[in-house]
Amino acid sequence: MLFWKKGFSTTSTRDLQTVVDMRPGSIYSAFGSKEGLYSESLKVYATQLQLLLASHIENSETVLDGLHAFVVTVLESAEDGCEVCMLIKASTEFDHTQPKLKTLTDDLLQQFEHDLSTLFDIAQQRGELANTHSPLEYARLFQIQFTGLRSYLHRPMSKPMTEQLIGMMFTLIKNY
Amino acid sequence: MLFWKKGFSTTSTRDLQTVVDMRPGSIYSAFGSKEGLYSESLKVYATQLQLLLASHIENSETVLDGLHAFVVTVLESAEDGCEVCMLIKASTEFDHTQPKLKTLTDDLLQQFEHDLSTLFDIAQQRGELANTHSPLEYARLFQIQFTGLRSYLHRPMSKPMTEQLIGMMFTLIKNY
DNA sequence: GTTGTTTTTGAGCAGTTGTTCAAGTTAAAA
DNA sequence: TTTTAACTTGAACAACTGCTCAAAAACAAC
Repeated sequence: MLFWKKGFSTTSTRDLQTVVDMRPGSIYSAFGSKEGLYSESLKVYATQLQLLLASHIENSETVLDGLHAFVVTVLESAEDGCEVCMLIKASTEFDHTQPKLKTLTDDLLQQFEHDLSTLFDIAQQRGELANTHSPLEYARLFQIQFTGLRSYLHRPMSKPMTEQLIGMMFTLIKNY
Repeated sequence: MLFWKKGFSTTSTRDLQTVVDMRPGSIYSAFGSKEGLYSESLKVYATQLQLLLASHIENSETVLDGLHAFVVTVLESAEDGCEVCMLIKASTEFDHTQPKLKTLTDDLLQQFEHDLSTLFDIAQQRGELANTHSPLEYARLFQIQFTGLRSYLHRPMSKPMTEQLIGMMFTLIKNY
């Protein structure tokens, strides 16, 4: 999606018109505003991320394997301009001057953190992970690693390091 | 700086005029273009970050203490909208369609990574850190933690966790 | 086939964008 | 004081922004 690549305010309605193949009137009767269209995109993005994670968890023996596979998939399928999570991009773009979009972004991020927390809770119950820290703390650790990693892989010539850095990420989590 | 808060393309030249108190003609004769003014800002930012790091290293017993103090200072002095590093923001904003700014950003990030690498080399020589990984790998680890952490602290209600998360970051580095 | 309803179209508006440039101001040299 | 060079000003431009709305097209019910 174009909003993912370029963000909200640097994407023009003209660009959107061509990419969704609709004329202004249709867009505005369907979404109300550029903001409405963006909101919908962001929600769809968050849902798909959630589903992708869930499917990887289901198809894996352990929770940690599922998370690992999820991270690999996300990083490998990163198209140009979409290396960074759309939610993270959104959270750096919006402040109190755009309260609707800021609140929505914060809510979706919170939701994702909650999902992660649930997963780490299960992982602990299954004995995959130590009980030294709470599931929420593991969720925070995961997000910080994931965000930092994706940002780092945005640099030129960094692609070949992907595998090694993912390995590092999960070593850190397991030893935490 | 305004460019730090809002980024390059969402900052208008009118806003810049008021903030630097110059009229268009003066700005364009001094910097050539909006791009030129941004380039200069980014270079100044990178230099100041470099100096801040160097001063914290000098005033600390160990390299790791210096890095710790540096991180604390940066995170505590983060004004509204400036929670994320300007270099990181820049690296997510520019792509091959803005080659000048992209190249500049990549170069400055590379420079910072090199400085970090040098510091971790010294830390290893002093026996502060294990030799299990190369200085460059430690530098990468540091950047990923730092970037992820700053992004996470952008969320609402996260400020009280700052200290704990910095602690986590340096525990991870020391155990790596 | 005719009527009524919904959807789509694209020209156009009012405001903003980055940038230019002739005219005006200031400062230095002679 | 006069001449020359350098800098500053702000009006103006062309392109672009998010968005509206009357007219046209498509669809539905009878």
